[in-house]
Amino acid sequence: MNVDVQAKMGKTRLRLWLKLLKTSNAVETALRDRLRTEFNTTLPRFDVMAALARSPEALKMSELSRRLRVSNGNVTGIVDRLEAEGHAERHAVAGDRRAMEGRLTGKGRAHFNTLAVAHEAWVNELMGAITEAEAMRIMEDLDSVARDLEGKR
Amino acid sequence: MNVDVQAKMGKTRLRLWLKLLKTSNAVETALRDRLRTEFNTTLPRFDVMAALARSPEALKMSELSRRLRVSNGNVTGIVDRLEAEGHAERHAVAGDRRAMEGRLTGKGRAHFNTLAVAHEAWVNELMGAITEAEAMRIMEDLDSVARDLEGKR
DNA sequence: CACAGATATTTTAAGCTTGAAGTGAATCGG
DNA sequence: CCGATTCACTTCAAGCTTAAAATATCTGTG
Repeated sequence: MNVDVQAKMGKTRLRLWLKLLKTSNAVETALRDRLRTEFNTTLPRFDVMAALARSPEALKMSELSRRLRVSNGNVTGIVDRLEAEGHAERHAVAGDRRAMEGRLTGKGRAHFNTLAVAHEAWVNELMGAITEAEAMRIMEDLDSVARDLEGKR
Repeated sequence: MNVDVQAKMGKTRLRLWLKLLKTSNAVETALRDRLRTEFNTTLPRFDVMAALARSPEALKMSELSRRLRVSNGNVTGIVDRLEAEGHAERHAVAGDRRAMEGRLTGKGRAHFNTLAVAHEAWVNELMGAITEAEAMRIMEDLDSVARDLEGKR
C-alpha cells in the first residue's frame, strides 16, 4: 500500500474513533441522566449490581474488579455506597480471612430488576436508528478491534 | 413487526451497546495510559488543547464548554491546570467584563503538535483491525444514531 | 435611571476513577 | 517453623465530572 493511501486510512480511522467516542458518550450521558433523575442512582452502581445479579454466587471484591475492569479501590467505594443504600452486603469468605464477598440484598435484587428493565428499554430507544443487520455487522467489526486490543494487554 | 421479533431486536441493540461501550472504553483507556506514561498529561487536557489549537481565535470559557460538551465548571478546572503547566493562558475579553478567553501559549502549541502526531498514530494502531470500507459504513450507521440523539436534546 | 432577568464564570459538594501506599493474611522455599 | 513474597483489600492523593449555588456583569423594559 502506498504512502498516500496509508495516510488517508489513518485519517479515516481517526474520524471513526472520534465518531465512536462521540456516539458512545452521548448514549452513556443519556443513560446516566435517566438513572439519576428517575432512580437516583448511577451507572457504576448499576454495573456492580448487574454483575452481582448475574452471578448465582456472591462475588469476591477482586472478582468484581476483574469482571468490571476497574481498580480494586474503585470497587471498594462503590460497594460501600451500595451497602449504605441497603442494596448490597459484604460478608467474610470462609477459609480466607483476607477476602470479602459481596451480594445483593433482597431489596437490592428487586431494585435491580426494575432498573434492568428500564435500562434495556432506554438502550433500545437510544439506539433505535440501528437495524438488526447493521447491529450484527458493527458487532463483528468491533469484535475484531476488541480481539486485537485483548492481545495487546 | 410481531412481539417476538421486537424483543429479539431489543436484545440485539443491548448487546451492540455493551460491545460499543466495551470497545470504546478499551481504546480510551489505552489512549489515557499512553498520554499519562509518555507525556505526563491527560485526555481532558488534550481535548481542551485540541479545541484551542483548532481555533484561529482565542475561545471563551463558555465556548470551550459548548464545543467539548462538558460543564462550565469542568472547563474552569482543566484550564486552571493547563495554565499552571504554562500550556494555556487566560485573558479578559474586551467589552465584556464577565468573560474570559483562553488560548495556547507558544509552549502549549508546540507541545500539542507533538501530542497530536502521537495520538493519531495510536488511534490508527488501536483501530488497525478496521478497514476503510468498514470504517465508512460504521460511521454512517453511527451518524444515524447521533442525529437521532441530537433531536432528543 | 432602576431593576428584573439573563449570562459568564467560578466555587462547592459529591461521586467516580486511578495508581500507589498501607495492612493483614496466606503461601512457599528452606 | 520462619522469613520473604504474594495476595486481597482498603486507604489515600490527585484529577475529572456534574449539578447547583454564588458572584459579577450585562441587557432590556418601564
